[in-house]
Amino acid sequence: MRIVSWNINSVRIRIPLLKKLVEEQNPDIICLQETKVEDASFPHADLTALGYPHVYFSGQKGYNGMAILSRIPLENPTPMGMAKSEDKRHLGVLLPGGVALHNFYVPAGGDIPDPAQNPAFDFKLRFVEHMTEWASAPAQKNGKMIIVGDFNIAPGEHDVWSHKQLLKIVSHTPAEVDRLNTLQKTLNWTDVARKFVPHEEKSYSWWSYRNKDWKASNRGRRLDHIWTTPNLAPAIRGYSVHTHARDWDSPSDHVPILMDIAL
DNA sequence: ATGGTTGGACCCCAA
Repeated sequence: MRIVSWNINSVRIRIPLLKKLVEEQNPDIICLQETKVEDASFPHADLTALGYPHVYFSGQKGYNGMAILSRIPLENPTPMGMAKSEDKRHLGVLLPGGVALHNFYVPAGGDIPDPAQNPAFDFKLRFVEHMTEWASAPAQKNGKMIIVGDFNIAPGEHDVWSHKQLLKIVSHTPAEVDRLNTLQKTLNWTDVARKFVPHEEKSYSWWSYRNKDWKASNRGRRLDHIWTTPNLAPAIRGYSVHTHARDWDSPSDHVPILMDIAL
């Protein structure tokens, strides 16, 4: 089974890019973040036409918004409210075989990396803490789980173009990285990317729109992640970053990341 | 040190 995670930054204007992704990678399941559309306006027919008859979504007007597109029927699509917010930033489903798949969109957190000065950063920290509480609950023990999404945190030194220059930049600050590492320890989650890409090798999934030439400057960050519980690690077959999607016409600032897993 | 771009709503906000 091939599972993709992609922050698409508006699903409606990027239907042609989804079509390209399907032609090039033929995923079984596509987890989207930042659909930016309320459910009544969700482009359901356009997505079924791409070969995904099973479409689950939880959106809101203008901001945030989650979707999961699938070739096979999935069970129990359920959005969780996160960090006491009404934001649509999570959608969970059950895959055949009782494997849970959770799609998350962690808040970006604004510019000032101080929760006392910046409510958006405080919200981001509380959001990741809520993920940790959720993963620590007795109900999750021994479960087979996959979490994917835009975590908006690049934890490792080589998950950013310059560790030193980004230490005080939201997405790579110690406060965020510590919290993400705490989440990782809850169930000893496997970071699928780093099973395939050596830790000392730079790997990114996002490049700012504000760079004239994203490829030449290559000031990227690895904000998008696919993690599994250790009981699924033996089933993982592959991982890749669809980097050239950043060069498509009218691209998202994030590129799709892919995992192949034998389920 | 600063400013650079994008999408979607509305004449600005979040990213």
